[in-house]
Amino acid sequence: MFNTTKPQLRSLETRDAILSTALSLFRQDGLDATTMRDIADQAGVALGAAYYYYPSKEAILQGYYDGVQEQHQARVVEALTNAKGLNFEDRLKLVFHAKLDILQKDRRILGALFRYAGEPTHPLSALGPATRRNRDRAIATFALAIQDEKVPDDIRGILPVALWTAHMGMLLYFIYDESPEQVRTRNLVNGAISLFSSLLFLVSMPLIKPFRGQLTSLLTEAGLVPTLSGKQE
Amino acid sequence: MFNTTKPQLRSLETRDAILSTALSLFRQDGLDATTMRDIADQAGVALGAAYYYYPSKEAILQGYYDGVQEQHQARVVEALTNAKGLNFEDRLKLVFHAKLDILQKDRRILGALFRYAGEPTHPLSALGPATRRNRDRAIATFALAIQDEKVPDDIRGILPVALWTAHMGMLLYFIYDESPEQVRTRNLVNGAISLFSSLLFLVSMPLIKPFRGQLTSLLTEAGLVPTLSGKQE
DNA sequence: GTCTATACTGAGATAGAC
DNA sequence: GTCTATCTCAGTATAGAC
Repeated sequence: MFNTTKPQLRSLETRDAILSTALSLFRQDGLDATTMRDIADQAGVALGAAYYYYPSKEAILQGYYDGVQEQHQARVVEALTNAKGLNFEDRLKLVFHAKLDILQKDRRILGALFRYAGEPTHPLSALGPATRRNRDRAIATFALAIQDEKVPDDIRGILPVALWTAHMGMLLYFIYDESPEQVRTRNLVNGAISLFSSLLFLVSMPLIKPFRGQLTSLLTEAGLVPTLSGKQE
Repeated sequence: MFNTTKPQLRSLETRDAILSTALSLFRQDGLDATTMRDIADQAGVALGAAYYYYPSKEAILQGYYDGVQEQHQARVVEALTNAKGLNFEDRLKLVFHAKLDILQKDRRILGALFRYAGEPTHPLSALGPATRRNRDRAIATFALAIQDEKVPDDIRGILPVALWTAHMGMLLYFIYDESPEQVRTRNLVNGAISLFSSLLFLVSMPLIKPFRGQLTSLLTEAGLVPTLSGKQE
């Protein structure tokens, strides 16, 4: 109980050396081709030291994942406050492109993260309960882009999750995109957001309005969208 | 060139024993918990024999994947010819539910297949070039459901891929769905298809029509949809 | 061509000394 | 906090029986 030891400077350095060495090896050789021994060697520590800081290779990946999330939110907050005058469309583009900017050099690592998407119980499953915190944060980041926009309440409840889902799709496309600097992804994002923005007027039309109830109840019953009073799933 | 040896009966039996043993172990213990040694033991053959037929555990998975595809197509073809009078909505539901029926007991195995989705070069990547054949076949199966429907040509070119994509999303939801017999997935599918069907009239409206060009060119430029003359990607 | 038996390699992870 | 030694086990390689 009296162990108030704060992390030592030395130790933080080691930790960081291991993480950054690992990431640079992942980028260079891929996740699987990089062994914990490689990481330890390159970082100048023994294998045991690497495991002291990161109990597994996946834990290193986890560390990376969290960092990306944090960066994205910070960038979006900053950009949105620095550019108050942006319209809906441009705000959306900003959020999507910010994510791509951060991940531009890490498409291989990103691909490895998708590995756990089909395993609900895995701690790194992008859709599972273990990453709930991170995911909610990401969804909240998308909510930032639309908060000042006047859209009907039922749509407002759906949009952040919908945007997050679209963004996951974008990441998949991005991973497979071999065009120079991944321009194709950039173009797809711009085109999709433009189209989406210009179609958004539809939801307020008398012709469409009746269908909105169906959509929201469908998504709510599926647990895909948060209810006003509680948690989903 | 004169090696016309046809596969021996005995050998086919062994091959099949290994596959079915493997699948039953996968279902029971999960993919990772099942080792090639387990499979060989349970099938009553030596480790080397298992590797003789299936060069890796992934190859077994591949075999399963192909089989599912084949079953789905067969069921859909049969059901559609046996029930000529079905309307658009019911035809769609049939195709989606047929897939779920086949996979009902194999959600864990299915999850494992998603593992390679983020690795474009992997032979089992569901979105990669190596599985192109299988994917095209799956998309063609969806095209069957809409072939007799009168929809505008530009939309007809998009629909099969769009449906296939939606179906991938459904599978993800399915994997995470812990409701009894996965009723939630069934309900979501029904609701989504109903809503979609009743909204389809929109595409022919003068208000919407102008946007169709934008959508098709966006998707075509992204390589997400086949062009009339050649291959995408 | 089909299969057994056995030994080897390499990598993730851990134990315990310092 | 860090290192060395060691464990485990999947996957590979191979030699040879039939």
